[in-house]
Amino acid sequence: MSKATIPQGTRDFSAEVVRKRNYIIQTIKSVFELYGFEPLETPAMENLDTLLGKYSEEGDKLIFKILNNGLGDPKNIEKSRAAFENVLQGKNDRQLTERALKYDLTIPFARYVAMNHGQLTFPFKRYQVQPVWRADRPQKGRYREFYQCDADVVGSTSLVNEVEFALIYANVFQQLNIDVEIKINSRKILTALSELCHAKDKLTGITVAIDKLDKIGIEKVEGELLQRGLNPEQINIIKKYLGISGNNKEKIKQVEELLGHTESGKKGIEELEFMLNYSSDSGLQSLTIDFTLARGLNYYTGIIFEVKAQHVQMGSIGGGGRYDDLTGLFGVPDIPGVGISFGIDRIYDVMEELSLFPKEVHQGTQVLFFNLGDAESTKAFSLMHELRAKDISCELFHQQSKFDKQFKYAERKNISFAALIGSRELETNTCTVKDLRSGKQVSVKQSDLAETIRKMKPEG
RNA sequence: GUGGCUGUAGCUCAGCUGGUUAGAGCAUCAGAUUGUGGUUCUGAGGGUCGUGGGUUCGAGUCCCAUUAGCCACCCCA
Repeated sequence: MSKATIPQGTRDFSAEVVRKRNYIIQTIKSVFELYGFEPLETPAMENLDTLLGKYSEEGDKLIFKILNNGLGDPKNIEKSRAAFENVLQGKNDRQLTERALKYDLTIPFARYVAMNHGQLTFPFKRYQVQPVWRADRPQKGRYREFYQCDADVVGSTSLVNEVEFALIYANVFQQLNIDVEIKINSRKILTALSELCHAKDKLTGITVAIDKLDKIGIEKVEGELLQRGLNPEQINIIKKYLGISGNNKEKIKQVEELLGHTESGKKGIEELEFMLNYSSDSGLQSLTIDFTLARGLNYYTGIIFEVKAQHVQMGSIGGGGRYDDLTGLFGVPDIPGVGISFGIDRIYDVMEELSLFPKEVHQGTQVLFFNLGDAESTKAFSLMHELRAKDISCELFHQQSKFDKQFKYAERKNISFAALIGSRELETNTCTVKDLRSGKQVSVKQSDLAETIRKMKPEG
């Protein structure tokens, strides 16, 4: 009856897309493992209380809430009605909803750490790749269901962790063949800036405005700062700060002059210098200090990261930073941490745009056996058994058809080889193997089939 | 949550200031071709023009409502 549809902002992923996405995800996961991180998965849904109030007022509105069951049960109906009245007034009511789809991976992780801090070995290093849901209105590159890909270390204040994350970024993007710039800054520098302006209370506002710089330009940032209650004198200081340029060394020198005399300024500079020293010792070249980097989220307290792809017009494809207190909201204080995130959808788009996916990524079945009759298929069946035992994926065309059809099927499934066993081959115990990309074909003994295919296999 | 744009064949889209039977390319199917695909040629099928209402002698075309998608803002990945 009704037309088949999927919910707004969600997507089906076809075979080719899944394979390409898996290629990205596998690369990232293997690098995480290489650096000693362990996987964690948490449920699709959390208790609503776990999520509410953890983001922002806006964030709360964007949480997908799950309706309780049994609301229409006669013995509940009065309560349900009362609860609904509450909801209409913008409140939440446990009677109506007490569970919600997770909104990000960080808060569920914090909940997990708070629940299990007695059992965990600290520093605890975990990575997590799972879908999250937001009731946002979808638009370009923005979905209601999307994957986040996070790694965090909690229970350690050592800056070595930050260096490791920079190395992880470099390692992953090098493997994916994406040219990137890894930008760093310290929130302590931004704190120092707000102190210098005598506007410590406006730190968040300053951060949010600066964060928009590369998107809206300096004039509009000024406008926003003005709107957020800063006077021209203060804005001047900020403009001076944003004007800092040169290479890493020159930038540090300039920022030192501007706010090296403040306590947090000094600390921030130390953090950045530590990272530069350590990472150059590890052979990492692409780290760039960017004082205009701010990051929207205001729980960051130390080093912050952002990764930008070169040669394409695209927002950041990764970001993260240090936070002081992950689990305090769940009653377990003093667990600091640092984490990063990969934007899988954007990485996918970048790789698609620059044609960076290896050709062999989209390959399922390697060999298609043509169906040329019953006796022929029976032979094909026993050969398939042998190939599969040797880890060569293969399938038999489902019915006897014209060559045309069978070839087209193979072509569409991106199958590399056609194996033909017809009456001639049956008599001579041979098999005709055709490489569908080059068009070359050979006749081989059936017993040599697996070996032949392995040799003809172009890559890997 | 606020604003803008768009809904015509499976897909991408034409369709003029309203006018007879709504088109093209690609895809599909059949044939040229009963052991050789990706090229070519011939033919065929496929549409209550998103849905509901209105204006009109007449609506794919104009108006209103509704719904879905896209894009932008807010915010964010």
